[in-house]
Amino acid sequence: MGIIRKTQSVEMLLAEFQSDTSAISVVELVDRLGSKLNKTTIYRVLDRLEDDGIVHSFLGNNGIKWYAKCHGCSISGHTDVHPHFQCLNCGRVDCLSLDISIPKIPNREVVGSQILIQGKCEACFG
Amino acid sequence: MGIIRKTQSVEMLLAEFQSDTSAISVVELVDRLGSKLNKTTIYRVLDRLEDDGIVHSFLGNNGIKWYAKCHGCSISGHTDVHPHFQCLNCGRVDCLSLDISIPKIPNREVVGSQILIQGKCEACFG
DNA sequence: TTCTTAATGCAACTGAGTTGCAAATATAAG
DNA sequence: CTTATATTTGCAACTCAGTTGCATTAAGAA
Repeated sequence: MGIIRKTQSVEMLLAEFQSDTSAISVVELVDRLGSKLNKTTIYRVLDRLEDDGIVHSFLGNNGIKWYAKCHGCSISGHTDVHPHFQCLNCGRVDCLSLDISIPKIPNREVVGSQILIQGKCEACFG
Repeated sequence: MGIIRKTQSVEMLLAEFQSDTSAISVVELVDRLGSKLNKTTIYRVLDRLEDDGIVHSFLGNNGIKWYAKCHGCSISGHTDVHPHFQCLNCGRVDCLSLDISIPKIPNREVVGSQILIQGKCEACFG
């Protein structure tokens, strides 16, 4: 379905992704915007933003949902697929513009993949 | 810490992994054994089995925890790391003995990775 | 067999994510 | 600008995986 109306909720959520280059967990978003926006609204707007190819979601270390801006995706499909990196020290999550190829697997059809790399981020590594 | 005592709960859980070559979700295990074992016990025994390198855990499509037998791991560490495959049709999850190499990433230290490949399994593909 | 400590059951809780419905609001039509 | 309509929001209550504290049970060593 996707975004149909440019509401204040949509603007506020988009603003978060504008100012933040890393991925943001839903928990964090509820924490940041929870006083202004209802939790349910946050979940629903994110759903619509994802349907529209504006953000993409994935699961972090503990199964919590994270969102990050898309680059080059549209309502017709998410073409910007890539691995994500979660820092085990500070928890930060980033998108990696890295191409990890999944080999063909006999007798199975590969449709997609979720790759989460864990370690120390740029800030915690130095 | 790991397993110290060979209790009935441990035996029952091990039996499930003996007869099942694929991975098993905690939800499924609670479903199978919930009438004989308390849910809390199931979670705790699985924790200990994992500490001992007998099973390993990972997250499936929806953030639910899955467990599968280890091959060659011990209490000193999980050496048997590999990608997992979840069938989007039937939900089945398998371990893949496949080596997907994660490249070095500048300014970051890579410690581990979680790779979940999605598609159609052997049974659903044919 | 007894004793100690680990393991279990239970009940209540936590926290992410969802649902149904009434009220609010964006947008198109007049 | 005003009205009509369908989308969006807030709220409250719920679902469900996973956890916690504590009293009870049962391994297994002495």
